[in-house]
Amino acid sequence: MIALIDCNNFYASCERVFNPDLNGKPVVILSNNDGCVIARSNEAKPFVPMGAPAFQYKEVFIQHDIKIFSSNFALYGDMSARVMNILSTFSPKIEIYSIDEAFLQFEGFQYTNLYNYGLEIKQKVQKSTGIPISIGFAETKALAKVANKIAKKFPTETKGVYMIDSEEKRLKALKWLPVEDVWGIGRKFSKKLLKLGVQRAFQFTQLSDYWVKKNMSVVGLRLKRELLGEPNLEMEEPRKKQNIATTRSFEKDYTNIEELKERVTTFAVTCAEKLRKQKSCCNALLVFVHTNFHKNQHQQYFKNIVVKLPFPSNSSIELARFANVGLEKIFVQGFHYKKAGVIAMNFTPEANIQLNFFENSNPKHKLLMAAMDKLNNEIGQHKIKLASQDLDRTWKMRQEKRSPRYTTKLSEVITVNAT
DNA sequence: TCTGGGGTCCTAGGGCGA
DNA sequence: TCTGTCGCCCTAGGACCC
Repeated sequence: MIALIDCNNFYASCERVFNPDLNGKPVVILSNNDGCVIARSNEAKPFVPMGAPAFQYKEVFIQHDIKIFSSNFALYGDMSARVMNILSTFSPKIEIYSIDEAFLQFEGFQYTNLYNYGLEIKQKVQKSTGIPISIGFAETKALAKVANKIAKKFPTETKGVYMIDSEEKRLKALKWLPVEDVWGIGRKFSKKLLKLGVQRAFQFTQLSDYWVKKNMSVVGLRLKRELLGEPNLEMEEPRKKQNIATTRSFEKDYTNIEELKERVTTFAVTCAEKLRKQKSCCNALLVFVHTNFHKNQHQQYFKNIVVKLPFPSNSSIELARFANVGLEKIFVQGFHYKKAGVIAMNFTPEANIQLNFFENSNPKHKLLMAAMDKLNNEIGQHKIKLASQDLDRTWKMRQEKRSPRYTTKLSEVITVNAT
């Protein structure tokens, strides 16, 4: 049996843990720059769609007294780690699928009443972290996802735990689930399927393998088999990332290359730090710039370039240098730039670098970077910077409504007033 | 004024050597 | 020497996830 554990309205629940006044009230969380809505509490869902631009919904927020928060990823990341930590005590095999979801595998649990075990897990997580979760059990990952949806949709009947453990339940679940809600069937495919008259997950499983493979590739075929109850998706071990991206929209349009250079340098430095954390070096960088595609009155420009490095590197200095070489090649004067990014690609393990005959990473950088990382760890993230970065940090992400970092920043720990 | 960010996997198609 | 075919590798683009 596999269980999918999913935190209910995770970001909103994290905010509620430290602010219980929010319980029962509509809450939304905004993306970086307070751009769009990226999470909603159940109470907010009828009024605000996912991804809604915040500025267009100002009236709605006021009208329904919706509480708004800027995203606070330091808090969510830390709360997630706490939840995952507890989950890992219930089964030796855990796959952390995302910030708020994990698969647990239960092998050799045939003498355990898994439904009761699920209730126990739920209670433990709720009590220890304050985060409510839902649990779906089934023989395959895709069916566990379906079971989880049922647990979430019918909390009173299921008590937040549902198990697909018979053919009858499997069929009933699939005949209930709209095809667009199936894990792995996104907007494009569901549109195609609906056109064909396929409305429920069950009908999807009745399509021929030929049709599914032809139209949805082997990914679709694997999904179909999973829904039929045949495991096709293994539990996955944690892997090192294959790409590392740092991209941002800017708070204002940039027209001058110097400003962009500073931002691209900072993005490259962040990528380098992430690379060093997973002990990898990259062999190429992709740099892109983008105008604001919402502003029709301005001429649009989107360009990216892959800069191949002459040697594998994870030095902030070298990555910043190469990223700027790329930027200079794609920058065109006269556009209003709204977004840029740096993506590190083609990794090799740090310990496994083949020396190049002509040019190699500067060996001094390794020591320098280790010192920088150590200092930044001790005195606070991004305190030590390259001179080419904006030392005064004149740019600032709009985060007008961010809650305190209760669990990761000593100066922001919750205070209790005894009166 | 104001519209996110960070990933993965798969396929098609082109270049290239055997 | 020329041409066709096959397989491998790479890349761009499209789909998906949270």
